[in-house]
Amino acid sequence: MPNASTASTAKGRATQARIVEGAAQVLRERGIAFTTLDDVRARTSTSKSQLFHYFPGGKDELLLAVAEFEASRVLEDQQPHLDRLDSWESWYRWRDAVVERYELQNDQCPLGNLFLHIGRSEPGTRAIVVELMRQWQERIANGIRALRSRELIPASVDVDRSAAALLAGIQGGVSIMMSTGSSAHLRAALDTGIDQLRTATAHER
Amino acid sequence: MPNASTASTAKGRATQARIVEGAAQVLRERGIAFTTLDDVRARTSTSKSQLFHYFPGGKDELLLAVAEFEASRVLEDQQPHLDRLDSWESWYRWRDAVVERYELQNDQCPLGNLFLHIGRSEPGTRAIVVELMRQWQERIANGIRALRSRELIPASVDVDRSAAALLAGIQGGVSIMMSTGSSAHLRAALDTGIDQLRTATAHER
DNA sequence: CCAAAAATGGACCGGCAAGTCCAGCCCGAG
DNA sequence: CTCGGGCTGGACTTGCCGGTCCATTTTTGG
Repeated sequence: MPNASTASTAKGRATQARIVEGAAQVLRERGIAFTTLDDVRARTSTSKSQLFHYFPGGKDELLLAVAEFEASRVLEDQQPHLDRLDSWESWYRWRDAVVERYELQNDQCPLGNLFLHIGRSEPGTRAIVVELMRQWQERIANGIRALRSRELIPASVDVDRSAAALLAGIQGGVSIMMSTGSSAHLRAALDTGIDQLRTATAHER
Repeated sequence: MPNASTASTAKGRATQARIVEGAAQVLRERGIAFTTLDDVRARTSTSKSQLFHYFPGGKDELLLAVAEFEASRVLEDQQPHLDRLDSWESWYRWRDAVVERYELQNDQCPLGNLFLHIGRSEPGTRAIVVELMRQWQERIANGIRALRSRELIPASVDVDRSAAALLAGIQGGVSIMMSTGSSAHLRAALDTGIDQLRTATAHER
């Protein structure tokens, strides 16, 4: 139930999209606390009136739109790996994709920033994050089930708990990376998580 | 090398401490983005001039002091569990302490918020967080070594990687808890982390 | 008890950034 | 062509909040 676009023409919709993407860029670079609507205006070659025309709710509504935008990118960036976790090789490819993704975007989790900043003022943000986590975990769980159905791991593995732990490890690895600049923890979390699945198996490899 | 206190009398130091603690309170309640110096002033029964007297650097310096304050609490709250991780029972007690601690402080990681908000503007914040993470991980690693020296786990366990993964799981569990309000992920991360150590052992229990 | 230094109260300033407003422009429908 | 609705530009207003300043009170050292 995201914003039914405020624009009614193709040109309008293009402008609106440009604003969201540009805002996302600026927010990544400067950080939310230091980003003003004027920065967004400059970056997107728009005017104040356009910002408020397409986002009548002002800054909050714009930030919410950016949050949706960023959330949608998270899982997209892990495709197609995330939906094909059916062999050990595919799991490691996914791990590499995740690590690389977060190493590239310097040292930030735009969505996390947004969430913290808007916080409880905008209930919508929370819903976006919750839904993202749910989907992410679900896909990981599906991957574990795929391993199980191929008998690479025993049926006794607690799928949901393992998926939850793996997801937590990723989140924590990313947030530690934000402060230390090192992806070591993210890597460690992913590697031990996968290792745990592997050693739960009876037959090696 | 934290601020050599700006106060030179006992009364002054008391006021300064009151400001930091009061500020920490307000920040936890309202969130940084919505907290003004006036809120802090009101909460701590001080005047504007006092705030700037004790924190000449203004808001940034105050926030930095609060960050130090919060960081020091993190490990304190896990004592004495964190320094006595030498039996499986003690690990589970620690787990319970961690979960309880974060369940109590409603749904926030004050330090995380601070870090994100001050971000790269104040290099000091990063150092505080990095140091906290280092110490935290070191203590976990010590706990794992204790298990190993008691031969509860085999020598083949990669201590640092396991500690890093566990720490990442905690951080992620907490941050997921902030959005969802549920401690399930934190619990899952801790449980699977400990399980992994246990199943690495040759002899059961 | 008396300076001098520290601590305190609170009025005031100034800038910045969110949000408003309206005039003019583009563009497609008829 | 032309009319109308949406799109665009940007000047302007407004309130908030960080930071300054100085007068006053309290404490301390001798």
